[in-house]
Amino acid sequence: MTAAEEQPGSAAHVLELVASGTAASRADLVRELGLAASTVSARVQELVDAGLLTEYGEGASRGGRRPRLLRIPDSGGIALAADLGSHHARVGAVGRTGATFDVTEYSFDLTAGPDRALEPLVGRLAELADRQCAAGRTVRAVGVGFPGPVDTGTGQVIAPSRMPGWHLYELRDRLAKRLGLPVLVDNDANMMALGEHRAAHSGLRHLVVVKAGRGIGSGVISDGRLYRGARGSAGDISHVRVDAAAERPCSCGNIGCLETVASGAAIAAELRTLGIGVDGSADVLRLVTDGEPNATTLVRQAGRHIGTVLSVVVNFFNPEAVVLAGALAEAEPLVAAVRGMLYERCLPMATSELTITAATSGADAGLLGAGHAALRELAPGSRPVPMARAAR
Amino acid sequence: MTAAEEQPGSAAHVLELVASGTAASRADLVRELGLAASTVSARVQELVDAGLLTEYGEGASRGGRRPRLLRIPDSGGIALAADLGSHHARVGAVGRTGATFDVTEYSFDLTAGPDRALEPLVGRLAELADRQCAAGRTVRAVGVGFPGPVDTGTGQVIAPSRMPGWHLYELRDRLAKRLGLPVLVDNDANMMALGEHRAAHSGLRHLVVVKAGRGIGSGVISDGRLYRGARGSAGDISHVRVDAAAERPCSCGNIGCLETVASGAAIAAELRTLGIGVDGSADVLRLVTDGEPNATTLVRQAGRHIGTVLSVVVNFFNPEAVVLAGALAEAEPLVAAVRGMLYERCLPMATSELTITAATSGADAGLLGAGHAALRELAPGSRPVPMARAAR
DNA sequence: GGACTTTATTCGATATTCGAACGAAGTCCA
DNA sequence: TGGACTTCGTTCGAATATCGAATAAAGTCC
Repeated sequence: MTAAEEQPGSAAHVLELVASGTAASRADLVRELGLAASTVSARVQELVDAGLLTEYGEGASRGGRRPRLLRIPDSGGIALAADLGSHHARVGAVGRTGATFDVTEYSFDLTAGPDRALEPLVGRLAELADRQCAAGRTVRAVGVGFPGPVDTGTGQVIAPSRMPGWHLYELRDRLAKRLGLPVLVDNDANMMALGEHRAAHSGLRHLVVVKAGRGIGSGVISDGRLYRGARGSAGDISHVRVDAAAERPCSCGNIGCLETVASGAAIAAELRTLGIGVDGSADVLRLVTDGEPNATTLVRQAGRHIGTVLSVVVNFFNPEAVVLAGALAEAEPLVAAVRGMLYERCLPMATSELTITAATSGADAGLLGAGHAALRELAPGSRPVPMARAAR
Repeated sequence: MTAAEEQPGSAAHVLELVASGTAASRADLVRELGLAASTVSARVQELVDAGLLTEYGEGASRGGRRPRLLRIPDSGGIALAADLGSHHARVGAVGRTGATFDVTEYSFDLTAGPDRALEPLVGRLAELADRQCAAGRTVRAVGVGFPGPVDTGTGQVIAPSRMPGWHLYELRDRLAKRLGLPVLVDNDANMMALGEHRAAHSGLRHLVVVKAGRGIGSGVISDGRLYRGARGSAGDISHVRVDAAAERPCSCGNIGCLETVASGAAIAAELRTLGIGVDGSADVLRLVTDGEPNATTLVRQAGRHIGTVLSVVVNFFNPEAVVLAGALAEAEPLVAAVRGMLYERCLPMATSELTITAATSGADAGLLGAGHAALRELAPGSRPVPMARAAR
C-alpha cells in the first residue's frame, strides 16, 4: 500500500512514507518496509542526524511501549515553485512537509515568447527567494510547471501550440543560470498529478489527474510514480477527437479536438459570441458560481465531453481515482457531468471502486507538485546524502 | 533499454536479458546490469550450475578475447500452454527459449460452462504432457489464457459476459488439482501481450497489444511489465462507446460498445444478415483473403472503429508500439485501417516514433505468453532457486 | 613481435542486512 | 500491587553481497 516503488528502504522511500503519513514511528516503518528493525533503526538515526527527520514526543501505546513519533522537519530547506499558465502565473514556496508559503498569483504573458516572459518570472522568483531567506528558510531548488510539453531530460520546452518562440527553449538551464539554483521543469499537468498524489492520495498506486483550465491536460501516476510514456507526452487527452467538435480547427493543426469544445478558452470564446464578456477560465468559473445559465450549461457540456474521453481512459487504465484539477474543476456542474459520464459509460469493474473528485489541494496542486518534485530530485538531503543505497 | 525492472541483477533479470537477446555474454551482462564483473561471473556460474543457462562456444572478438556465449538451454523444463477462445482452444508446449512444440487447435465450447468444458481441456493437456514426457522433456507448469477477466490473485474467472456458469470459477485450482502441476491463469489479451513482448519487442518498455478476434481486448506492457490496473481490468477497450454502434445492445449490458461493431462476432453476424454463411472469425479472415468485398469492407470498417478508440489510448498512454494480434489482425485491411486512423488522429509527438504492426508470433502469441509466464512465475529454477536475492 | 583490448576469474576488503538478545516502557488482569 | 505479556527500540556479532584490484586468457593491430 505504499506510494513510491524505489529501492525498498532507500532514504527517499523512508522519507516518502513519513511524509505521506503512512508511517509515523520506527515500528511503522519496519512493518511497511519489511526490513529488520535494526536496519530501520540505523537508517532513521542517519536521517535524523542529517536533519531530514525529527522526533517529536511519543504516540499512543498500543498495549506496550509508546512509539517515538517521526516527522519531516520544516527545516531542511524549501523549494520555490511556479505554476505557469498562458496568461497568469502562480508562485510560492513549498516545504518538505508539503506546507506552502507566500503564494501569489499574478498575470503573466507566456505567449509573448521567452524573451519577454523570462525576466518577469526570474524577478518574481528572486523576490520570493529573498523573502524566504529573510524568514529564515533556506531555498534549495526551483520547480516549474509549464503549460505545454517539456523534455525533462534536457529541460527544454517542446513545440507548444499557441506559444510562438518557445520551441526548444532551454527553460531549465536559463532559469538555473539566472537564479543560481538547481531547477526542475515539467509539464503542468504532471506537476499537478505529483502534487495531488502526495497531498491527498499518496496511498494510491494508479491515478489520473485531469487539469481543466484554459487548456486540458492530464498527469498519470502509475505504480506510484509519474508515468511519462515513450516520448514524454503521456496523459494527453486534449487532442482526442470528439464528435461534438466536428470540424472545428484546433491549435494543434488537427480538427475536432476535445480542447476546442471543452477547454476554458473554448467556453470563454463561446460565451463571448453570446455577448457575455469573459476573459479567462477564472471568469467562467465566477459566472458559474453566480448562476449564469449559459455558462453553467457550457461547463456542464464540457464536463460531458471530458467524461466521454475519460471513459476510454478509465476502461483502459483502470485507475483507483480520477482527480479533477484546474480552475474549471472548482465548478460543481463539471465534476458532476464527468462523474455521470464515467458511471454511465465505463465497465462496472472499472468504476465500482473508482473515486472521482475535485483536487483537494485546489489551486495549489501544481505548486505543491513542482515544489515537491524539485526538493526530491534536486535536494534530496541537506548534505551529500550519506545513505549507501541512494548512490545507486 | 532493458525489459524488466526487477531487482537489478536478480536471477530472473539475468535470464530475461539472455532470453531476450539483449545480452549474450558475461561482458554484455556487466554492461547491461552495471554490476561488478566478479559479481556477474558468480551469478552466471550459479545459473549454469542450476541448469538454467548454458555456454555454447565463443562469439566474435571485438578487438580482444572472444566472449563465451550464453544461452537459455532447451532443457530446464517446459510449460504446457492453452489459449482459450469461446469456441476453440489452442494448446501446446513452450520451452524456456521461447520455442513451441506440438501446437494444436481444436474446437471447444467454453460457453457450455465449466462443468462441460473442464474435462476436455484437462484431457488435451494431459495427452500433451504425456507426449512431451515421451519426447524427453520435463513439464514444469501450465499457463492458461482465458477470454475474460481473471482475478490473478485467486485464479478465479470473474463475471465473463456470454459465458454463464464461469463467474468465480476457480479455474486455476481445479486445473492444478486435476493435472498435478502448478497452474497460472490470466486474461488472454494479457497473455498475448506478454508473448509478443518477449518474442518480438522485448526491448520496448511501453506496449499495447490488441487482440482482435471473436472479441476485442488489449494487454498493456508498462515499464517492461504487464500492467493490470487497480482491479485487474486494465486494457479493456471492448466496451468503449462508439457512435457508429448507436443503440446496439452489448453483452455487457450497456449499449453502443466497440465490440458490437468491430469484433469478429459482430462482423460474422453482419455477414450472415447479408446471406453469407460464416461461423467464427477464422471464416471472416478467409473471406477477406479470398477478396469477398462485403467482408473486406466490414473488416476495414472494424479497423477504423478500433483505430478510433486506440487513438485515445495512444495519446494518453504514449506507447512505443501498438501490436495487433488475434485472427482479424491477419487481415491486412484491418491493420491498414488502424494505422490510418492513428496517424490521422493522434498527436504527431505520439505517433512520430510509434510502431504499428501485426503480431509477429501470429496465432501463437497467446500460447507463448501463457507458457513463458507460467515458467517464470511457477518454475523459475530447476531446483529451489539458489540465488539469495530471489528470496526477497 | 610487442602494445593494447576485451573477456573472465580469483581472492581479500568493505558494506549491508539480518537475527537474537536485551532494555525500556506500558497495558492488562488477578 | 505485582507479575505476565506487548510493543518499541537499540546493541552487537554473524552471515551475505558486492566491489575492486590483481591476474590470466585470448585476440587484434600495426
